[in-house]
Amino acid sequence: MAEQKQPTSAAPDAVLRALADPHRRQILRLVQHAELPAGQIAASFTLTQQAVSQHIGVLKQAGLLTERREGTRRLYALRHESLEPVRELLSEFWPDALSRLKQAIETDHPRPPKR
Amino acid sequence: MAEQKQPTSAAPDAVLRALADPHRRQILRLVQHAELPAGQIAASFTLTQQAVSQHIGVLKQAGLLTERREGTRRLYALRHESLEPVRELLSEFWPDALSRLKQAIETDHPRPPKR
DNA sequence: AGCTTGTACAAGTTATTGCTTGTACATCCG
DNA sequence: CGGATGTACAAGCAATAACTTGTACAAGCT
Repeated sequence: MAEQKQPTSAAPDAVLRALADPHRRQILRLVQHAELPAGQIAASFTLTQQAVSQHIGVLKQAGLLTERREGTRRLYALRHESLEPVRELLSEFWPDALSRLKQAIETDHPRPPKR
Repeated sequence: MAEQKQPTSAAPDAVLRALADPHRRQILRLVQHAELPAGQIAASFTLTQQAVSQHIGVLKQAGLLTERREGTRRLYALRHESLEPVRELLSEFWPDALSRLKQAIETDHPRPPKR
């Protein structure tokens, strides 16, 4: 019964804390559709390159980002599955939202018909 | 153009930060279906009453709790609508069917590509 | 009126966060 | 090779968070 090494969706804490910062959410917006090198991400902010690098570190550690090295650059992208804990949280506290989300999201898991 | 007084769903920051704590999530679980007095909430934790009161304060300020006074007690309950910002966040980043479809369409009709 | 109960407010402490500046590396390029 | 570029690591600092203990205060009970 060892823990699975893959950080599939560990503690919601890290994810939620990571998301609770506007800068970091902005980073996620930037990389949600395509990979971007750290420098280009940093260029979007008035923060220093290092500060942005630290934010990236937080996001990465929360499992929200994938990192790929290409030459001297590091390319980051949103790791969508890592939002699973948030979805779970939401569906735990907002059953209405569960229904809504199911309609929108869970196309692959058609629940047994109402009756 | 005054602000609307109702704290419908202010900054996602406060909500997310409030949610990023296990104790506070536990509180929300306790009051998600029925009102509970502060003391009864506090009784569920090893923390001091004051610590729990402070957590309640954070949740309340984030708009996640309603408070109702009854005699000497204060009854709290989850304010479900306040999770709206989280839902928005999720739908912004979650690659649900709709987004995928949209992405696919955009990919098939590429807007100004790389160059 | 006093005692007891339910709860918040206040101040102090320690750990954590978000930032800054400074520096160390790799990798590419001439 | 040596310099420029892209990026992370390191240390320091001020602000904030999560507690603790102590206290105030409003409501109810006898």
